[in-house]
Amino acid sequence: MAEPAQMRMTPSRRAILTELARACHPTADEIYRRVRRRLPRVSLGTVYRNLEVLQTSGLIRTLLDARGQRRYDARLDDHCHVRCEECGRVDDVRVLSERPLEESIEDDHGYEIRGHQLSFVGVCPECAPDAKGRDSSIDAGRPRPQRR
Amino acid sequence: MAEPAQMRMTPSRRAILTELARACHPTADEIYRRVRRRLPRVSLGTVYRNLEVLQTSGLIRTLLDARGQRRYDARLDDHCHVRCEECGRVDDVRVLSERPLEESIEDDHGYEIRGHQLSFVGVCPECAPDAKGRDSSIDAGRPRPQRR
DNA sequence: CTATGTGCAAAGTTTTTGCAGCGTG
DNA sequence: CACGCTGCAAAAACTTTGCACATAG
Repeated sequence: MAEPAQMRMTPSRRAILTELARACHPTADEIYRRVRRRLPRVSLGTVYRNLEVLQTSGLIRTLLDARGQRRYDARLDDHCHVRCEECGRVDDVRVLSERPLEESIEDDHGYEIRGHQLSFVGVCPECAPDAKGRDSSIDAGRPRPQRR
Repeated sequence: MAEPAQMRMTPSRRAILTELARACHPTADEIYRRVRRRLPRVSLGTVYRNLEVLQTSGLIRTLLDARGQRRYDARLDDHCHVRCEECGRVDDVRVLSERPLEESIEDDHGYEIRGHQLSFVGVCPECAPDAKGRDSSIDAGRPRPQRR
């Protein structure tokens, strides 16, 4: 169940990676539907398992849309997002600006900005002691062991 | 189903608000368990419905922990969070510092910081046209109509 | 060959809803 | 006493898993 020592490049894996690069922050289900157009026998379970492996390997990142649904991102560099509260869509945002950030986002992306959120992700003192050897990944994160 | 014209202050509502102020970013289920200690007949559905009403009324905010689970926040002013990837806990963070942010968070809160995320929340151009008359609320957000 | 990956289907977790009765203002 | 709230139970939405078979390296 832990990440495999060696990751094989299978057809479904490749297809998922491809769609991930093509679509903009797709959900697991969006990837599933797209991948199935070429490989009709792929299952949703496989998509989820692959997304987990890919994230653990540091090849992709997980993020959360405004509703809490997971979305996946092929971009690995640090960058910001705008999340639509109505449809769940997530766009990348340029943070190079001389004007107030909110204002320039409204101009550049047409979003009506209602707020923002800056979160740091890490491990709290109580969970930290046993530095479990992970290190990559950011954002939303790793699969839930069990939801508590 | 839209927000009621008038919000009544019922015992469960009051209890939820109390626990919300007492606990630190509780999940719906945590609130539920706490409220039940005093009002054993309260149902989870009621908790969710109340949290929604309270958020819509601008009395509380919704946020997402590192796993995507919703948590609720009684603080209404803008502030930052640290989210533990292991246990899901969310703490408030002070952003007044002369040192690099990450570093000062590690010192002040004992977290091992693995990354951060800055997201803007709003309404995308495609959903915007019909400004649906909402305006309060920020962060994670409003109830999902249907998840798509 | 063998460890890793897969389809399928069932189960899990969190959140939403319908309904009939209850209670606040 | 009307409209909002509630408990209860069923359903929905998303994600995880067990298992037997398939396959990359």
